[in-house]
Amino acid sequence: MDLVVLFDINPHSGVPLYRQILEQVRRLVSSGQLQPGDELPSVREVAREHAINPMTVSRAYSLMEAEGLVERQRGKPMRIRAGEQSADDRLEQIEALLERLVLAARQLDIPDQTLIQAVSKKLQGPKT
Amino acid sequence: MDLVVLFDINPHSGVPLYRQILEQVRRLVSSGQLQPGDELPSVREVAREHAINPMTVSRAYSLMEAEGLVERQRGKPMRIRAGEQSADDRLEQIEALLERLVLAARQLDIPDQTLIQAVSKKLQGPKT
Amino acid sequence: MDLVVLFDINPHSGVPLYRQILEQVRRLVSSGQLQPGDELPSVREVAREHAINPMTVSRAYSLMEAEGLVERQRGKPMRIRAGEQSADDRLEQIEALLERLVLAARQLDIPDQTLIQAVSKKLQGPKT
Amino acid sequence: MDLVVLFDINPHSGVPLYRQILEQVRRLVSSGQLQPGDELPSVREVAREHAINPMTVSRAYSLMEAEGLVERQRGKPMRIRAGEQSADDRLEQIEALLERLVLAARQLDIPDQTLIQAVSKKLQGPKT
DNA sequence: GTGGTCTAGACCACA
DNA sequence: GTGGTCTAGACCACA
Repeated sequence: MDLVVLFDINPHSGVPLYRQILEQVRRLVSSGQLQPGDELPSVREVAREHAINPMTVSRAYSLMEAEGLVERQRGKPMRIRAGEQSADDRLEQIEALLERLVLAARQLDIPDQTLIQAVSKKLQGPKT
Repeated sequence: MDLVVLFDINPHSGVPLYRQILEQVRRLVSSGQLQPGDELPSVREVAREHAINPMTVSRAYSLMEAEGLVERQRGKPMRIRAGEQSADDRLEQIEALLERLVLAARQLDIPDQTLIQAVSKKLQGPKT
Repeated sequence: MDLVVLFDINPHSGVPLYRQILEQVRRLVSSGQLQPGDELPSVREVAREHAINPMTVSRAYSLMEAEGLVERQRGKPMRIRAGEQSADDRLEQIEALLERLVLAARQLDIPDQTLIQAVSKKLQGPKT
Repeated sequence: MDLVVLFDINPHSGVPLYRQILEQVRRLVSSGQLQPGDELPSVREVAREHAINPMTVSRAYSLMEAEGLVERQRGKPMRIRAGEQSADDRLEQIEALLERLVLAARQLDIPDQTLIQAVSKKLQGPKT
């Protein structure tokens, strides 16, 4: 089985690393890209892969567990627990980002069409 | 005399308050909505308005001054110094937000059209 | 391991503490006494050493970062980024002090030779 | 009688305006350039001359009075009270500046000879 | 009224 | 251990 690089972690974004991990798992679960029973990569794997401290990954995983998103089994990889969400639930998860984007665009006086084109263009970018 | 509420500050966004202020002034200046010579609301005004600590506002203002964005005159309100930017420069300022939005949308498996519609809808929201 | 006391902080000089720190780092970097990659003492260390508030030190460090003088790595000490300057650049940095000194000497009617001797004498003082 | 422009005020030096005035009078008195009985320019004159707030000048004058440096007479200009000082007393007044200059020079790694030459050169500058 | 400086102290993120 | 963010509150300099 291939090692799927699940996370897109940006240490310079200002968003805490553990939150980046947490939010991405939430989203992958919401969309059904991570299904109940799916295994998460181990703390060490993620830490090595992204050159971050295992403690940081571990913390994200613990919070996911507390949220009921994943379940921990002694000596085994963590598994996804939660089920899928509706389309609306999913849009709600990017609500905050949408708001910030639109606020920024307005303050920059970027025309609506320009912004929409920029989003479209990004969507056609490399599907990493 | 109108009290213009310049800033849209969200204490729950995870973005530090002083950075929200700093980034918004940068954007308003970039777009020419704040012109050289324009006065910024006073530290105390902003603090009162948004129920945050004056020191937090002051910190944002100090960083703006270090950046050369505004100029200070003893005992008087701060004034905008820098001028306008090109359209491209402005789009670059929301690049990071765009990236995060598109990543989130993909991880949520939100169809491109749905995302674009969501952006459009937000743009038609209340022009605060 | 030696504890190098980098800073000479005088709480009675009228110069804000954070500016004293900021200016001293600038000078030590300009002269190459602090090299790129060198670590700065931690905020807490400096604060303890000089019995000042950590926030005050932190403020100086934040401004240095905004200036591109140092770089921050999460959870690690700050490191020097910028490189050395020319001899002329360095003299320029004490220009303001030179002006004030000469103005003061003239207003006190201190003869030129007396002032120069006083400077020489100070230079031979303890090389702290 | 000519209006002697007594003060050299620099609003960008970081030194509070009232302190600049206060210190300069102290020095002019110390050196005997202002003799007991000499009149000081009026608050309004100084304020107009340097485009600063009369309150600021007034404050400096009040502090001088509190110090016994000058005396106020209803409706008349302020007059110098204190007498002359010894050469050593005068050098002591620029002690703090000397210290700051020498500290700065060392941190900039400016050779002693270079600093002394810089001081000499400044001394030969325009005798404003 | 304006902005600036500093402290004390709480709590967060990361190694 | 490292740095960062924020608050509450005191007091200064200037218009």
